Amino acid sequence: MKNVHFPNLDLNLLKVFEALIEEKSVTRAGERLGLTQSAVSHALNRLRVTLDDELFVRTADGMQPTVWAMEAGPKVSRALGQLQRALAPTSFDPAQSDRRFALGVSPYLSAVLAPRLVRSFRTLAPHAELVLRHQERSISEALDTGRIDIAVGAFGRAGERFDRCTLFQEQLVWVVRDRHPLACASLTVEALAAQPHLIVSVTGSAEPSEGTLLEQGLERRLIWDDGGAYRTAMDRLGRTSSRDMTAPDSLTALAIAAETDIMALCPIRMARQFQQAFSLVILKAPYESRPIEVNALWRKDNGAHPAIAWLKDLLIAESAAI
Amino acid sequence: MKNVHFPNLDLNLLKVFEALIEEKSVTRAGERLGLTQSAVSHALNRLRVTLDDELFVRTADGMQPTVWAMEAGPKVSRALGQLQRALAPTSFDPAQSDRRFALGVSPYLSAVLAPRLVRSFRTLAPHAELVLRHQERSISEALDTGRIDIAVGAFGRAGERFDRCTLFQEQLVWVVRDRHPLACASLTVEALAAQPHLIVSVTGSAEPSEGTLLEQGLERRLIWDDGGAYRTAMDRLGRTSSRDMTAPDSLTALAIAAETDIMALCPIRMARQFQQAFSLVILKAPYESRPIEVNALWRKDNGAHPAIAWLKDLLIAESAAI
DNA sequence: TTGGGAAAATGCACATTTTTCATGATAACA
DNA sequence: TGTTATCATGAAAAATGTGCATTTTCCCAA
Repeated sequence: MKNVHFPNLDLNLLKVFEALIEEKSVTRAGERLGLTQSAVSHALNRLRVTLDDELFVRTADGMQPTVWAMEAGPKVSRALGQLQRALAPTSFDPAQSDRRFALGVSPYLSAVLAPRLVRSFRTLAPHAELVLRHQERSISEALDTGRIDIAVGAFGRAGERFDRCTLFQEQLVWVVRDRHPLACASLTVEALAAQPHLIVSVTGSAEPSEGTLLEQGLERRLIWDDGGAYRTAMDRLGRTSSRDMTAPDSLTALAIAAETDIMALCPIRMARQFQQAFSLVILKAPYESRPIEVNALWRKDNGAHPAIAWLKDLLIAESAAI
Repeated sequence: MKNVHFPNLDLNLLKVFEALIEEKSVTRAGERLGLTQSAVSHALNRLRVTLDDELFVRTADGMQPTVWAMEAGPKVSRALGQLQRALAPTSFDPAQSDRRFALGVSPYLSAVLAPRLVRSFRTLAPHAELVLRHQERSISEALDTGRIDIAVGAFGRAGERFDRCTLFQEQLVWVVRDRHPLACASLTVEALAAQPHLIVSVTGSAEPSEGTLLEQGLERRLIWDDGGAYRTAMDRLGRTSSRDMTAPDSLTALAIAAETDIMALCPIRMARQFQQAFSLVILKAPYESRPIEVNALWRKDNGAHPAIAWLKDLLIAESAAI
């Protein structure tokens, strides 16, 4: 019994062991397990060899366990139970759970969505923890490694192993400070083209490189995937560069717009959120801008997990109210 | 993953699971386990089916565990470790152990042996418990069921499944009170035959029925197995009954001898122990009395158990000093 | 001591499961 | 778009578990 690295040790063998301890009879243990006396005897023999102990000896009344077996019995039962529980279907009760949930969101989304979300979350799952993460270098990796459970944003196509659902639609609007020359009139494409533009981009590049969008954070995609409307409009007017500066996030963009005559392109809910604080004017885009679709994204294989499913549903519910 | 009553769930499968969690690679897990990549893949597949979860998905860097797998991982490891420990070779440290040891002894032996034994026991194993039991209806059953770990006494032949060792030799002597007519002279067979005798017998019967001696306690055997010397001596003088009364244990016998002119047959160490207290005189038997052999008896299959072995060795050591 | 009976062990054939080998599929990356 | 590394898959082979029939063992009673 020196180094039982229990190779070849079947769980079934241990169940036989358990049954034997309780029944004190090879035959009855067999009946209980739905096996032949022979099968149990063979099994017992295998146990004896691997554990290097007689385990049970024949006596007047039944197979009496060895001291070793008697001592190991309860321990084995306990370990088996623990294993059972470890492998049991995960049940999830938000009210009880102390799980840590991690959500990947852009600063824009944490501003727009987080307040409502956090309130519900804390009410429904008071002992659980909600972590919001920005700026993951790679969303897919963050999801893969479990650093985040769900990513929220406007994603391009993601790998096959991800699943998604739509949370809400988001319109891109132009924002100017209230003293801005264009603040009063409604916006025309020409007027827009004549002004300096501020675009939000995490990387600083304005080139949307398809296929790796997912890797580069959420902001960028948000800005650019208005169906190409902005770019098309600018192209048509012969504007060489489509923007004059970039900001790393929408909040910064709004703050800059508040202090300069630069126009910022920004999700409408974000603009509304800070309109008052920054004294901003919201201008509808003078071109056909397709609304952005904000998605929740998660690993397909985790979708069935009750905790993840719950969080996803919470996201959907809260997004509906935004 | 509804009702994983884990049938057909091999421990090896769980080891594969563990390895996968740590290696995040089917190939490397295989190497670690000494299996083919293919074997591990098949195993993983089996796991997936039985646990009804993807468990691991291919990603850029390795097989990333599912949330479920990630949560189950540590639990499974812990349970596996517990199992490992439950099945690990029993190590026994008397200084640490809080085990309960049970010894089957006769009243005589507990008077003679227990004092020394208990002292050593408490010194060496201060947290362990020593239980001394008398009067087991069946020694073999007590050993079989683990009610006692070791029986001490003078046993006839015991079942094949028992092992034994000699602890010490014991002479039977006659005891009389100091006012007794025979107190001063040395004993002759004739003088002995003329006096009333007191014999110790648990059952009250003086017939030693071979083969079931073990079942009937220890005292009886102690008395009668002086090689038949007493009986032979009496027979030779034509004494019809070999004794005039019986007592259930040696201590009672000595107490009676102290108050009457009845002579008691008793192990010499017992006699010495109470000689002073009861004002007794010890008389050597006037016939060739073979010394009784006091044995320790235990279940053969428990002999290897370190705790039992320790207790046995302790018994031997203490007996040597008696 | 002997024999009867109950229960466990054993040998062997068969069924099932696991592993391997060879190959096919897939995803990441240049 | 091919290349590479890695995982999945299918079929055959190896190992392992099970059941049947039989033997052995042990208890118990005469």
